[in-house]
Amino acid sequence: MEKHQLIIDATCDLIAENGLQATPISSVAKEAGCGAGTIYRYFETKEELIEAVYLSLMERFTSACLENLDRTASVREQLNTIWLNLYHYMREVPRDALLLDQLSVAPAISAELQERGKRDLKATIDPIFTRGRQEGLIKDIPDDVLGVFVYGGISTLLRTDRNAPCVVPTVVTDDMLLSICWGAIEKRD
Amino acid sequence: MEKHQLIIDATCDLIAENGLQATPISSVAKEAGCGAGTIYRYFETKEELIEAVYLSLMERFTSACLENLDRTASVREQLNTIWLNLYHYMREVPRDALLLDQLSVAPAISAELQERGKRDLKATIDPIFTRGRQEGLIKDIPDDVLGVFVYGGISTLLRTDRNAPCVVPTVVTDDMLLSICWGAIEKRD
DNA sequence: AGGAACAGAATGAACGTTCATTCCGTTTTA
DNA sequence: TAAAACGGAATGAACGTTCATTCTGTTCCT
Repeated sequence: MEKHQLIIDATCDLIAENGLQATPISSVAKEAGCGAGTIYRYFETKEELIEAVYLSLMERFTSACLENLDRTASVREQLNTIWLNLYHYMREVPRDALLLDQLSVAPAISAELQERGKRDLKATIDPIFTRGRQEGLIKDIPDDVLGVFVYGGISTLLRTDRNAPCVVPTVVTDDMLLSICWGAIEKRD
Repeated sequence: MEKHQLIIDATCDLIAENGLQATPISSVAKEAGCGAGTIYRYFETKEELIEAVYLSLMERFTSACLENLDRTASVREQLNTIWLNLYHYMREVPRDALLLDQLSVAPAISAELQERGKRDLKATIDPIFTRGRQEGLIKDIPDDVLGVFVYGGISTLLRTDRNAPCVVPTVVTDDMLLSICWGAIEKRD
């Protein structure tokens, strides 16, 4: 594998396991099986490495959420697919969920970078919301608000469960989750 | 004011503004108007200071959420009060919202400390949920799941808005917020 | 005077980064 | 073809900086 990617992967693993502050370059080098200096052949600074890690994370995240998305299906089916993809991905790949928690408060991740990381996902989801609004399915509240609320609910749910494992993994079925998510955004008649 | 509290306050301000990693003891000392050594008269280590900061934050947070709570009112009214208190507090005191973001991924904050920080709030909210469930108002999904989902939605909404101010402050009315929150947990007939 | 509280300089460990050197595959030369 | 020369990737010890913590002399209070 490319050394460039090898270094990114090692950094992902270490940050997810130990946190950003407990991940010095020296340990990344050891995990990646190279010398510390080598890392600086691929990334000018540690900050730049962290940025690359973030973008690689958001790529995986985005493609996981959009997996098997049928863009000709109904709004309801499309959102179901995306939300369940999100839920399953964060449950099955806790490494990436932990990584996201760490990086979203890292000073190396600027607002612009965050925007770049989310762009592709937003570009797909926004039109679905817009259509749902037109079809009278969704509350008269901005898409961003509803989308972010649901995302925040799901991710916080899983984060809480990681910190104090108890309820979620066995108890919350896919149907329950969707009922919560839809309840939040659905227009009541 | 007590020097002890002065140091905690200074630390709150600096972590909220600059992040935990960019808040050395030396800057806390300067902000608190004392020498670095003095801080160690009150806190054995920096970690212990961070823990004290976290507990003071959760105290403010808890009492803000429970402000004006009428424990004889209906389930709906009580949850409305709590959720709006939460929403308004995080909007009006972004310092504490930022602080919470920083500390919730800090290695100094153990799972046990987190539990302690949330205990009082949970002790009040759980019975309300239980009653709501008995009254058939709330979905047959564990209280924790619903409560955390709503909390995560609100806090993520406001975090997103802080990063890229756009929609929330002017557009999301109290009524809208409650409609989203209740939709998420409410049992449909 | 005596002891507690305080300030800030001193200390040593840990970190990001640099750089002189080594290593290794390719090209050139004879 | 064999050996010499080359180039750049890789290395890890060393450097300078930053930080948490400790130490030491001073101030304040009683």
